Amino acid sequence: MAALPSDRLGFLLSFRGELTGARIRAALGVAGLHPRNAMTLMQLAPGAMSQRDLAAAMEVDPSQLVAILNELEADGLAERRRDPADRRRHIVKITEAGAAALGRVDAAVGEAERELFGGLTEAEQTLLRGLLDRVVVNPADHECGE
Amino acid sequence: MAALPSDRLGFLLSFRGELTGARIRAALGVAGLHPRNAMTLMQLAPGAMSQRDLAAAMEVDPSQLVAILNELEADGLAERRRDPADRRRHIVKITEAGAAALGRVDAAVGEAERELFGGLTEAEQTLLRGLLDRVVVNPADHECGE
DNA sequence: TATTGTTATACTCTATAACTATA
DNA sequence: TATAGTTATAGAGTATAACAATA
Repeated sequence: MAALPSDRLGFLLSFRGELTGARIRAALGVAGLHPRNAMTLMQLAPGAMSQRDLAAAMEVDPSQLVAILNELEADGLAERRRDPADRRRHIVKITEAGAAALGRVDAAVGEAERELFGGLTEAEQTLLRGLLDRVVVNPADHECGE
Repeated sequence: MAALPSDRLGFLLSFRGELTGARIRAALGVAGLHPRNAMTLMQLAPGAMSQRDLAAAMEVDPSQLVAILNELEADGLAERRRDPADRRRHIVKITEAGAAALGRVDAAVGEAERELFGGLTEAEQTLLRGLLDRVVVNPADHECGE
């Protein structure tokens, strides 16, 4: 379902968000990476962390993260090593090659944003950011029927 | 992946759009309908049309629409009848029960929008709509490699 | 031969629970 | 007994191609 069925603001935001996400994912894949793998590199960029904390930060199930890290490690973009202090834990760290790939990804995302928001002035982009920040305060309430 | 990995505007729009979509889908399901079935009723509300045209309007594959219409028809919310002028065609029409269900759906979506955008003034909502309308002009270019 | 709707198939994504090794 | 990571399984969603009826 890709066509707007009404002129409601909620639909407009949802559909434009979807299109924007598609464009961003295309940019994330520029280095030959699966978009979610590129997202994982982004999360790892500030510093190493345990696999569990990484899953929490990304809000994905730990079991999903396993496949992502297997691929990143096979490509030499990230590495897992046992935490000597607690040998159950894996410390996940981005590699130099991973940082280089992330640099290319970041450039592609920047280019995508210039395309997406190039029609807006800097002031308008700031305005849009401010308005979006004030939308959707408690989204999860209706997912699980709280 | 539900957590923002950067403060980029593209990510913000994509993620807020995702959350908004989730809230809207919850509202669409209020009448016991699958969200995409409710969307289909919305498309049918203005008037009957052929199954092919309906698929085109919704931008879904005709084969996906089959299952949707089977369910809507089983629930008595829409009906298919052969086009006498071209017996290959099905004319799809919303029923009275379908229109009633759609009324409940519409009320729920309105309530969802009041929650989502209640923090914004009417003027701000209009502003947001205007800004969103000027984003993402040619989204498909990067999906299929044009 | 082309078109409309349908069916069948396969592939991705996601959610869940069971399993191991360590604590 | 609880926790970190892993594996296996099943479900939803989607994309594609083959098919029957009609033009």
